[in-house]
Formats: sequence, C-alpha cells, structure tokens
Amino acid sequence: MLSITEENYIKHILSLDLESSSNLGVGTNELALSLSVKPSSVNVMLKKLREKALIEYEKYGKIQLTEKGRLFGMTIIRKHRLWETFLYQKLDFTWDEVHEVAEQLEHIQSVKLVEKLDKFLGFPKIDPHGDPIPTEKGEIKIASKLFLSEIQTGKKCKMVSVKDNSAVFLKFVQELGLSINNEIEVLSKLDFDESIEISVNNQKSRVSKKFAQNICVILSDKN
Amino acid sequence: MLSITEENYIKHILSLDLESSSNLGVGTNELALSLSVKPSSVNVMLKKLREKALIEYEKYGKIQLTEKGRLFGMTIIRKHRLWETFLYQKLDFTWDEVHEVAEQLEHIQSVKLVEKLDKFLGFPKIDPHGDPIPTEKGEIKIASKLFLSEIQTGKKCKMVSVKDNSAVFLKFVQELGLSINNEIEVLSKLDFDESIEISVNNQKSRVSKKFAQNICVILSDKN
DNA sequence: AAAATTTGTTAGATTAATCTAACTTTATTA
DNA sequence: TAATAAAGTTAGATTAATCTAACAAATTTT
Ligand SMILES: [Mn+2]
Ligand SMILES: [Mn+2]
Ligand SMILES: [Mn+2]
Ligand SMILES: [Mn+2]
Repeated sequence: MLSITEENYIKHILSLDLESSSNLGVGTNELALSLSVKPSSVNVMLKKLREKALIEYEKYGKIQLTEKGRLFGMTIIRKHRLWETFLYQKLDFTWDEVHEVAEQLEHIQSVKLVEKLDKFLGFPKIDPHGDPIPTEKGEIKIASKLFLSEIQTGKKCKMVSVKDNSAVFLKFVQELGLSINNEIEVLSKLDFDESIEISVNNQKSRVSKKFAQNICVILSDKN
Repeated sequence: MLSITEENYIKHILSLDLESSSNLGVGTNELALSLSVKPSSVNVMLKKLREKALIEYEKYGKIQLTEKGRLFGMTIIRKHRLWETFLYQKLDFTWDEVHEVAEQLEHIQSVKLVEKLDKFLGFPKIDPHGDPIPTEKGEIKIASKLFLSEIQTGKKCKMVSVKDNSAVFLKFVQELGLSINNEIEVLSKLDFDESIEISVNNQKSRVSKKFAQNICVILSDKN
C-alpha cells in the first residue's frame, strides 16, 4: 500500500515517460518541477521507491519504472480518467473543471469501485480531454497523433485530444468553438511569431504557437 | 483548510456528541478510543483544533465543538452519507460495503461536487443505513428513535436504521431478512441472557441483546 | 478522609515528507 | 582541455502526526 505522496510520484514519473517518446527515463530535476517540490525532496523519495521495487535508479542516473511501478501508475491514470468521465458525463461538470477534482478522486482505494464505475459509465475508451483510458491490466492504446503546430499550411486535420489540462487553456479552447472530433483547417502560418490561422466550423481564428502545441490532431482523410 | 486527520477528529467529536443525548461534551480517552489512537495523540491535536477555533476545550475539561466546528463536521457527515447513497443506488454496492469506501470519499474537497452529487441522487433524505443526510447548512433531523432492545414483549415496531456500520453486523442483519422499514414484532424476551425472539415477515428468529441494541426502530401505529 | 481507580497531560522519541544550503558529478561551451 | 553551467546529492532543520513512559488531576470506592 502506497501513500498518496508516493502515488503521485509514480504517476508523474509515468506521465513524463509517456510524454517523451524516448525511453531514456526521467531526471530528478524534471520530476521535481513536475511535482512542484525541490530536487532534494525527490532524491529522498527515489530511495524509498527503489526500496519498494517501483523504480530502477542509481546515483546520477535516470529514473525508470519497474513493471510493478508502471502497472501501479497506470491504475492511477485509469482512475483519474474514469473519474473525469464520470464528472463530465453524469454530474455535468465542464471539461475544464474535472481535472482538479479527479486529482483527489484518483487516490481512492477500492478495486471494486473502479470496476463498478467503469461499468456504470459503459466502459468508456477516452476521457473528456480525448485521452485514452488504460485497461484494468494497465494497457493503453497510444494513438499516433500530431500537434496542430506540426500541420502544414492548407492541410485539414481532426482534433483528438488536448495536452494541457489547465482550466485557463481549456476555457479558451472552448471559446474558439473547438472540441474533440472537430475538423480544423490550417489556413496560414506567420513566420514572425509562428502563429497560425485556422478555420473551425467556417469560423476563422488566429492562435499562438504555444496554443497549437497543446492541441493534438490526426491528419484528415480529405487531404 | 483542514488535513484529513483533522477532519476525522472533528467528525468523531461530532459523532460521539450526537450519540450521547447529553450535551456535556466528549472526553479525551473516549475520543482516542473512537479514533484508534492514544490519548496523548488526541491531547496534542486538541490544542491545534482549539487554535483553529473548531473546539472549545480547557485542561482536564470536556471537548465541545464551536459552531464553526459543528458545521464542518456536518459537511463531512453529509458527504459520507451522500457517497454511501451513490455507491448503493448507482453502483450496486451492498449496504455492508459502502461505509469503508465512503470513509475515503468523505474527504474529497469540492463544494460543487457535493451539490451535483446531491442533485444527481435526487436530493436523498436518508442513507442506505437509514441515517439522515444533513443539509448544506448542517441541519439534521434527529428522529426520536428507540433501540429494538427497548421494545416491550408483544409490541410491534418498524426498523428505521442501524447503529453499527460494520460489515459483519450488516451482513447478519440481511441474513435475518431484516431491512429498513420492515415491521418487527417482539415475541418474547429471555431473562437468562436477555436475548429476544422476534418475528419479521412471518419468520421467527432469536437475537442477542447486543444485536438488538444496534437496530433502531420506532413504535408501530398498530400497537 | 484515605486509598484506589480512572482520566487526562507532559516530555521526549519516531516517521514521513518537505525545505535550505552546501557540495559533487556530469554535460556543455569556449 | 579547461572553464562554466546544469543536474543531482547530501546533511541538517522543520512540521505534522503519532507513540511510550512517566506523571498529575479528578473521580469513585472503601
Ligand atoms: Mn486530468
Ligand atoms: Mn483528462
Ligand atoms: Mn458510514
Ligand atoms: Mn451510513
């Protein structure tokens, strides 16, 4: 049995690992930044997690999850995304509100609860942000996706998910009339600041590079 | 903002207070027993809770909740009972399973979540064990109820709730075919061990005094 | 009222998780 | 390669929550 703190360490290691396509492992400072704690705190915790056989790690080396650690992390992400789906679909939360509450709910310990919740929701495959929900066995389907910022001028694509989960970002996405499965056309790119002009539902908007780097898409068949 | 530990102290003080009809306040040892910690640990915490204006307490005196503390405790009990109702009604948990999970869920911090959950459940008035759910303002209707052990031989009564919430007890209640709103007739009492013979749904059973002290009833109109 | 029992308190130690400040190792740049 | 910067580690302090063991106050019994 892990403490909530330990669970969060494992979850952040896994998340950083999944983000960075390379399998090189996670760094101490990187993890500290992600968890909003100091590197020295991470260093202390790493020794404990290694003791519990959740990570592989040696002095000055990179952090890697063991199979046990990876499975553990997956169940936390699974719970997080199932709860987000519950809040969104059943309790009418908006998609910018669910993340914060799910950060708490993901730590509730009850295997039966997760199973029953999954069934109650009709075994959803993605959460309100378009992210895949891992199976009970910790399997996850990582769809090959691009960022909106990588799409060439003139091409059409479909929004599949968002990277950032902050309320400010998500509210702005919604203001633009953008949501999961929407078709987006890249009309033009401005070299000056790398901003992008897009068209969604026959509505034109200009968005920053940073914004476009947080919208995940797949290329449309219509290209 | 309170820690989960502090929340549990407040909840237990309130629960003990509600149980013991008298308004004399709670004792250190009593609270320690209820929380499964040592009296010395309680003593340390009492100073902190007093500092935060949640309790009134002086050396060697009894513990009393302030209005602020009482309201806080009520919202925790409210959350606990709403979650129990959710687990029972929506996720098909059995009534002996809900308490343990609700012990965790009651600490989730989100005013909006409680409101939405309450609405989703259709504003329930009692939880699966027959206990009243406090309102948002911390109001609670304490129905004048008796214990089955107090009912005279020959009288009929209606089960309104259970006192004990342990799985072993609740499973046994169910085995006897007993549930909320059932009519119970007290057929006889045995002086030797104070056990009671009852009839429920035309089925006779003999139960111990301790058992009867954990079944809450009201006298039936039919007497 | 004295003795015994129950109830409550204090001091000092322990554990988990964090921090700051100083230090060391590794990587990058000149 | 030597200097500089970045990344990572260690030691020692802090805070919350707990414990044990010794003590003190209040209550009950004799
Ligand atoms: Mn989220
Ligand atoms: Mn999500
Ligand atoms: Mn309960
Ligand atoms: Mn209950």
